[in-house]
Amino acid sequence: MNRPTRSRSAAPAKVTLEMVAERAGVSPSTVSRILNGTAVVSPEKRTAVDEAIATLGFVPNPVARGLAGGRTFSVGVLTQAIDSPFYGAALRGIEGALGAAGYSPLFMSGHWQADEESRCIDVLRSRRVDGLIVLTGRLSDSALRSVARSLPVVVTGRRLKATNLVSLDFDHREGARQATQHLIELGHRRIAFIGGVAEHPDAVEREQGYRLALEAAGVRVDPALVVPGAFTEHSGVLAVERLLERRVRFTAIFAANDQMALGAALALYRAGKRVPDDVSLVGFDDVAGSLYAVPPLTTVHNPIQEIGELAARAMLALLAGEKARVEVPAPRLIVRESTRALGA
Amino acid sequence: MNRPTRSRSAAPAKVTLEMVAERAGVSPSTVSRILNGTAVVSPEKRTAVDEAIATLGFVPNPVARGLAGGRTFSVGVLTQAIDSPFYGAALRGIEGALGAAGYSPLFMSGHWQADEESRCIDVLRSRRVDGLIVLTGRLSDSALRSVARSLPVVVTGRRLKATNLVSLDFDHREGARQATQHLIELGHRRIAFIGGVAEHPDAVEREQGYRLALEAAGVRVDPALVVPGAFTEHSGVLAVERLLERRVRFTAIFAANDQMALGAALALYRAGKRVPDDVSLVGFDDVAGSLYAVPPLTTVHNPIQEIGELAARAMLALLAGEKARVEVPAPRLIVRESTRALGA
DNA sequence: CTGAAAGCGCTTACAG
DNA sequence: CTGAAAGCGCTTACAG
Repeated sequence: MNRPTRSRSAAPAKVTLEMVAERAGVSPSTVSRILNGTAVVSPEKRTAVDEAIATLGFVPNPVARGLAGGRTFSVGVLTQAIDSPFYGAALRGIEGALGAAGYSPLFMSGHWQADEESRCIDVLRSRRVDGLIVLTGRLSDSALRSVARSLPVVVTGRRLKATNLVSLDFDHREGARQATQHLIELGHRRIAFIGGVAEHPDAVEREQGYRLALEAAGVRVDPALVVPGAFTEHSGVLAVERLLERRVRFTAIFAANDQMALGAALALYRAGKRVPDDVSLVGFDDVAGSLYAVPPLTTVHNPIQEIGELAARAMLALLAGEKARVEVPAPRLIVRESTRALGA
Repeated sequence: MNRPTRSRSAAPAKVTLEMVAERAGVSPSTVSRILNGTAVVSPEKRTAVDEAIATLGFVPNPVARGLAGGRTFSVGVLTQAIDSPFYGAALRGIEGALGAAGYSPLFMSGHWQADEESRCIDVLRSRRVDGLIVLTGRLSDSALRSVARSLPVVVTGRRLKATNLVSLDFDHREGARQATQHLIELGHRRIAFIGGVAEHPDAVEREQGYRLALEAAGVRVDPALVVPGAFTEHSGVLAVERLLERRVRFTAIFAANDQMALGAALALYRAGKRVPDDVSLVGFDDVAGSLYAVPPLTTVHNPIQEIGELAARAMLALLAGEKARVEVPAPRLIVRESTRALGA
């Protein structure tokens, strides 16, 4: 063991609740109650305690609070990849909202694997987080419901009803419908679709939106135009290469996310096809890089940072025992420079 | 207070160290010592305890460990922006290395402001983290030294000697020198430089590298070619616009980071200048998006995920009371498609 | 090598 | 409205 030598010269001597109590001439219980707003306290004692806290510079020890009170003022956040341009924005929203309320997020990455996600939840639980925010992921609905039996849960990316659980669902289908319709309105009929990870609910809904828009416009869905992807830039490159190899004719591409759209743009560039002159391109999510792509990418805005904030606020509400009602913003298309009217 | 109703139907009943002790027929002290490897224990007791732990499914409560032992098995990570494409990779490296050792990272974003960074450190400290990893930032060396007097510190982006502190410094100057020299070797002489945040050490070093390479080649540094930036895509756009407005002649641009290079690429595109046909472009960092830019960006690889891992390992070493010796990889240029020989 | 005991810094029934 | 006391689940000197 490395002995904690504690040359307390720099760090402030730890001041405890007991010291505050003594200085204020009250019992520790009273100080605790004032801190937690747990009971009504006479004004005199309250000011005495407030003053003692201020002059002593007392900061409650969350570790002790956690042990004694069963609340750690931390909430677990199960993300899929902490370094994702997409989830990053959500984490930022969560960090801000939670921090403002004195809660700390504990981030873990599940890497899109249900078993890893379960392990993360175990760790988070052993850390005694007060609640759990799950950013999409592959866990089953019932697994989530079961977690919610012992821990408040907020989950994004699905519609799920359960006690002690709030779900925030963004309308991916509608977003994808808008994206596809935009291309149709520009005169495109041969619109390729690059799909996302097959089992992923977002991917499924986005493909539905694509089909919906085509059908509504009376355009037959040509299976040859639908190619699989994996939500990565590289998979976007491969998808376009496949389309090109097969000599499928298309004048536009709708990719199920921006990362794949960016990959598609590169593959088109390599093939000597210009965006939007030869091929119009639409993505989904509106990640930070899309605005600075060459050309700037037309895409569906996914308010992921806001969703992170909403998720955090919903969690705070659950923890306060309030009913959390959340309204997720509707998707909207951002038309930039990667799309153009056919033949224009 | 929201009463913890504890319908423990789903969650496993909490099993404590005491229960393990009882089942194994030893004292809690012994169980604790086995868990921590704190003392030599007879083989029989050890197996008895191991078995009890296994059958009971005991998981030590880190909160209690934190209170009693003064160690929380968590380390604070002061990043500047959790949603940064750049820091994201470092966080991933940290998460992996720490997690493998049973430690949890506590991430906070300082947003490039010394006062916010200080506040983050206060919060992290109040959370009783066992150590602190600081990813660059604006804190003064002495502030960091002072923190290190009471908490092990690992800091990236500077060279700093102090007890209880390890610094990992990447050679930005050399990287920038290589980038600039690459352009020189391609025949470029009129090489613009887009700088980073002025007070930022990385920015300073990268500019030094630029100047060094030019001087070594006997090329005069034309002040008109050096424009300020702020490490954001938008600032890259502005920088090129400024260059263009001033009618400064240049055949290549070296941007102090990839994000600015990407912004520069967009501004050039808007101005009808093609990369690399009309202007060669080099960035710095090799963030994920650079590989999929159109055209793929030539840049200096910054092994930021690896640096995150190294930082975490150094922290683990400090916590174990070992001497941490770390070797940061040298920078290396990645030539892609945004640079071309002058006149070719 | 191993226990009994005290203690980490709070919270919370339990009694006034 | 407010205290005294027990307890949260561990660790760690202190004694064998």
